[in-house]
Amino acid sequence: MSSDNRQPQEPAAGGPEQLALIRETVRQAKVPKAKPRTWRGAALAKELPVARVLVNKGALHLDQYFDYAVPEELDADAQPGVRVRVRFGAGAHRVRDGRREGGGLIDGFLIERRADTDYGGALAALAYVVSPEPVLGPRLLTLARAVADRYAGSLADVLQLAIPPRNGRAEAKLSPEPPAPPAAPEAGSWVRYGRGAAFLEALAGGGAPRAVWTALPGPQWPDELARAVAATLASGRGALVVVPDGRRAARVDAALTALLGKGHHALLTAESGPEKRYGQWLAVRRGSVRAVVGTRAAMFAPVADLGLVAIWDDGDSSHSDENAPFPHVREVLELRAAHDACGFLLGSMSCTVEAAQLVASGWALPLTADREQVRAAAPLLRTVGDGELARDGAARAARLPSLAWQTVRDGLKTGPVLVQVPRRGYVPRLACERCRTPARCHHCAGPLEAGPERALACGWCGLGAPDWRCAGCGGTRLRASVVGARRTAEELGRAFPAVQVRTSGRDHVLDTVPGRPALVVSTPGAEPVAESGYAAALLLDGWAMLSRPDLRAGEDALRRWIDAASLVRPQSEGGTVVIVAEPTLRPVQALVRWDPAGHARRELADRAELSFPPVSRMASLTGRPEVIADFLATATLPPDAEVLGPVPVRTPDPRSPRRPGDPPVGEVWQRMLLRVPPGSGAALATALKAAQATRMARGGAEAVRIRIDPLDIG
DNA sequence: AGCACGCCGACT
DNA sequence: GTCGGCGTGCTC
Repeated sequence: MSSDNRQPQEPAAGGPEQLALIRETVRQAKVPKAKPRTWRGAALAKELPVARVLVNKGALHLDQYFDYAVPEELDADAQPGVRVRVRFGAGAHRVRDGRREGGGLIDGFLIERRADTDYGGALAALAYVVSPEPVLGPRLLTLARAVADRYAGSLADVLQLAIPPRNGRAEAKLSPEPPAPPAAPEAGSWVRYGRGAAFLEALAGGGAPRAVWTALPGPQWPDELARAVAATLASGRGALVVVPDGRRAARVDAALTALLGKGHHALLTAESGPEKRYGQWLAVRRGSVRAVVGTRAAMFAPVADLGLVAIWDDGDSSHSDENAPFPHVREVLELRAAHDACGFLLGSMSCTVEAAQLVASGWALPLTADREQVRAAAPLLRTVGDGELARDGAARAARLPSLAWQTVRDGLKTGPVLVQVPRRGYVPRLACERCRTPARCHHCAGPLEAGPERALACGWCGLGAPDWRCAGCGGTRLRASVVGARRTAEELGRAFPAVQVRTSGRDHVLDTVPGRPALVVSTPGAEPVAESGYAAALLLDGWAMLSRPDLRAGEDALRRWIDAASLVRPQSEGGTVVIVAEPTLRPVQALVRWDPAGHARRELADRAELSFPPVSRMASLTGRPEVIADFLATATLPPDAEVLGPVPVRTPDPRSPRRPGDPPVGEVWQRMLLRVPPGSGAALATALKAAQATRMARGGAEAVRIRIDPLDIG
């Protein structure tokens, strides 16, 4: 007897109620014990005749499994982890000519085989097993579920990111036997870091050390990463390295090949085609390749017996996936390190606030070099402030200070000179005209923006700020304009007519430049590596870099400066970097002292004080105003959740490429931020997921775009 | 999302 | 009586 009577108890007086009662009785009569029955009683597998299936269907179901019967002929192939196709949909029950009709065939993953079902109806049978390859192993399933929970997304969405599309030809190829583990490598240039050699030894000895590694400037980092991988392989375990882009993946790939030869590792990047990519992925899953180097999709790579997960340059925005539920490589690798009890290495020339937090909480140890090593590896750094520029009459006319001219002229005598100019579209946000402190809301500390009719308002909570006064110096005037840096660079080229000028940017990225004198003008992140290093670098328009509409503006600017300056020869070889920015600003000082970790520590302290991420956790909800309102009405948020906004979403620039999640052109959407204190992040994600599930189950409802840890929070 | 079911009004 | 509109809810 089922007690699953969800009808409210009403007197069965009229016709409709009577009918309902009859229906209810009929339903109860054909409801069931937990023995699987199928239509037409086809022959079923003798053992474990039920298959629990994750059906690949949109956000409709959030992590709900469906039970199917396993026909006898599929018994052998229908193993946990395989891809299956099943009939799903209202029509699946209709029987015509003795065959089930309707309900389209859709993809799914077989999660587990069971003896019985808790579904109170007759089971449909699996339509067929797509291939016997068990692509979804138990570890990957656990990881995907943890990521879905952490990001308030569906398991199906995560699996879409984690498992590449099938390719029959790649699957048919046999994967080779794995090579024997290599010998533990020498420490190499790891000896420059206090605990570097010990870290490698721990990996080689089967340990699981966790470290935040602040790399010294120079070209050694790919080799150092390769040695960490080799040490892990030597312990008989596998290793995974995730880098932001194909260029850097190629560098680590080359370093690994130089150290171990081919055969120990696979390169997993979007650049290789689908067949090759799936082939590589399969070789990893089948255990014939024990080490993986790749870009962000590789964060889920099913490396067998993981001993180390590593991420390079975690501040690069490529590490944040652009598809729902928007997982970040650093967070996913943290989850893997915790689940698999393996080593963790976060390396960067710079240091994010999140990395500093891993150290501050004691979860990871810092892996840093002492000041002497830093001085030996870093170039000479000099600053030119805006004020100085203003006093320097000749410089003002040319929009470049004389120190910069001098540095370029000297550098060109011995090698190439790098000129870093901000990318177009760096819209600076409002800041104090006098001291450049970003203008923030007094209520929630969100960034102030000039709204319609130039009225000052908060970009997070929408509160007006007519009486704004700088928190730093008491100033009342705001500034939001920059000098045209690109034009300045062009002028530089004209000033040195004998020298070749090369550019590297978004659409045309140079990988390397030769060691002879040349001016190399590049946007941040696109700087080519110079053979034997740049003689000098000019970092222009620091003000624009620091005024980006982003909480991470300071950290980001410092990262891009450090990345560029890392390509310059050490001071002992004459390497010089000139940055045009106010020398009193914190990121500028951190650059001059070459202390990215210290900068991140101070930022972390500030964020804690202001309840900013990552010390608090935030989520952003985006959607049509009605949808947002409905979502809020449905959700039961944790009691300590703070609701900021909603505010209208800025209509995306029609010239900029459309991204998934952008509102349709011409529609006004809203964005709302939710903030919870540390420790309530999981509760917030759970609440958001539950609310979304409830709304979707109600039917017809439109999904709200949920983004945990949004990157662009002003 | 499909797709069927059910309830209600307009027709032969 | 019976056809067909679309509002609601389920899909193993």
